[in-house]
Order: sequence, then structure tokens, then C-alpha cells
Amino acid sequence: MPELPEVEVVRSGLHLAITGATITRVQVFDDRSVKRHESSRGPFLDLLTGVTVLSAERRGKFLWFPLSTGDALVAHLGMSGQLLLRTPGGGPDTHVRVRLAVEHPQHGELVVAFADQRVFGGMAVDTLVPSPDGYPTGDGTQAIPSRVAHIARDPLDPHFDAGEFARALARRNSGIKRALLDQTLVSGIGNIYADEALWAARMHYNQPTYCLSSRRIELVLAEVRRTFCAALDQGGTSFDRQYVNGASGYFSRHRAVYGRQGEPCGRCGESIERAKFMNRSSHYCPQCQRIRPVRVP
DNA sequence: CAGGCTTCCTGCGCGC
DNA sequence: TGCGCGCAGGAAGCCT
Repeated sequence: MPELPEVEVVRSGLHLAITGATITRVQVFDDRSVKRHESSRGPFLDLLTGVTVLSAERRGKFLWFPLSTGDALVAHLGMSGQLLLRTPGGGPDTHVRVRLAVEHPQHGELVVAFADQRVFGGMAVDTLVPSPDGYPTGDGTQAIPSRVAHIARDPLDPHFDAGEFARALARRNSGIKRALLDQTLVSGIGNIYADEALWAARMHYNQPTYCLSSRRIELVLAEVRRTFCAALDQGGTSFDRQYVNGASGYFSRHRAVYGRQGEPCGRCGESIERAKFMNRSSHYCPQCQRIRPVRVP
């Protein structure tokens, strides 16, 4: 399940490989993987064929590729999506839904295969609109795909507004994990990293946000950043592995709570619990992560 | 406005 | 051995 670190590894690899490449052929093997494409603008294939890729950008878990036409190719990996970089004829990949053949002036012919077992992800061609906060996006322009414009910046983004995040938490009557997973407040965090960061911050997943001090909010953001950076450091030096296996190897070794229900907490030895929350599961230590009472003003 | 619930989807692991 | 069920999860849209 790709979250920010996994998506960033994919972005940086593709940025190096296909910036400046021209799309020569597009094949859609499964229409379900072309999601939320504005068909009134024209067929997906026609909007891409013969077009040059200008860069690879990311906001939260969304990827996009600004194009020479002024549009952008948007991709979301969903639960099981991968963007596999291949040479022509290479790799007997399974679950390939969309295939882009590109020609790069230096790297020659390459293939970008969108593989997605569970079909939660998808691709679309989208128009670029001005970034709502007016600050530059990854490519130095203020342009962002219209379908991505509502997504907040991630906590590693230099223009992430921590003050606005704290004000939003103070306004709403909500649990901290719900807020961390709300991509319009802060982006890039999924179920695994949320559980890990909350454990590190000793915070209960259902801690009401309005009674968190700005110091406590800063603390949980710092733990999110630390978790992201640790995964990014592990992530992706291997050019091959990052595309063959889109899943992060990081948490197969470094998980503190996710998937470890019944095992002892690494801090206090209490048994890790798993609870249903928001139609998914939350893993936490009932000893270290307790709901703190509402502060009396 | 916020939050709860549903839909999309497939492979795997469990119990019988 | 095989079947059927539940589970896993990100995002969006509907409903309350």
C-alpha cells in the first residue's frame, strides 16, 4: 500500500528516466484503470500519443506528469498500483492495465507499465490549474492538476502550513487519526504510517483534536516526518527493486505496531491491540497511547 | 460542516 | 481438498 515514501521513490525514478521523453504508443488493457478522465477533452489515447513528458511531480499520494500540450497525465497508485519502468520486451509483468511506450533522446526506448492488481488506482489526462495557495508546486510553476488541487501539501513540503493544520484541528470535533488520514488537511499519510507515527508520539488514534496543544500537534507531525524520512532513506537506492516491488520493504522490518497485535510494545511490553476505526484497523499500545482529557481553558 | 457509511476490486488466509 | 467468507485499504460521493 503505497504512501508518501513509496510514491516519492516512484516519482524520483521516473523523473530521471522519462523527463524529455516523447510518448510513442499508449495501450489501455483495462478501461477501469482510466479513472475520472474528462472524456469531453478527447480520448485518453489521443491526448497522450506524440506528446512529450516535461517532468514527474507529486502531491501527497498523487503523481502527475506535465505534458508539452499544457495538460498533465495524473496517476494514483491506490492500494496495489505500480509504475514499472521497463525496456521494450522486458519483464513478464502481471496485472498491467496501461502501457506507455516512450522514446527518450538519451535513454532510447522505454516502457512505463501501470500495473494494478486491485484496480483501486488509475490514470487520467487532466488540465492544469493554479495552485490554490499560490506557492510553487514541484516543478517550480504554480500549476497543479484540477483533480489534485484540493489535496493539502505533505509535512515534508517546505510550503506545508503547519499553523493552518493546527487551526483546522482546533476547529473540528474529530479524532487525530481521522485528521491525519484526511488528505485535504495534510497529505501522504495512510493507515500504516498513521499508526506508526501515533505510537511514536504516544497518542491515541481517537484523541480529540480540539484539545491538543500546538506543541502536541507539532510533536505528532514531527513523528510523521521522522517516519517518512526513515522510509525514504531505506527506500530507493536500488533502481530495479523500486519498480519491481512497489511495496516498501521498510515496514516489513521496522513496524512498531502495524500488524503486530498481540505482540509486546517495544516501549512498555504491554500487548499491542488492534481496534476497528473508520472501517479499517488501528494498531496501538493501550498503555502508552491513552486519550488525554479535554483541557479546561 | 462533519462524519459515517458505501462503492470500487482482487488475492489471500482462515474455518469448516 | 475445496469452498465460501471476511479482510485489506485510498478516495470520493452520498446521506444524515
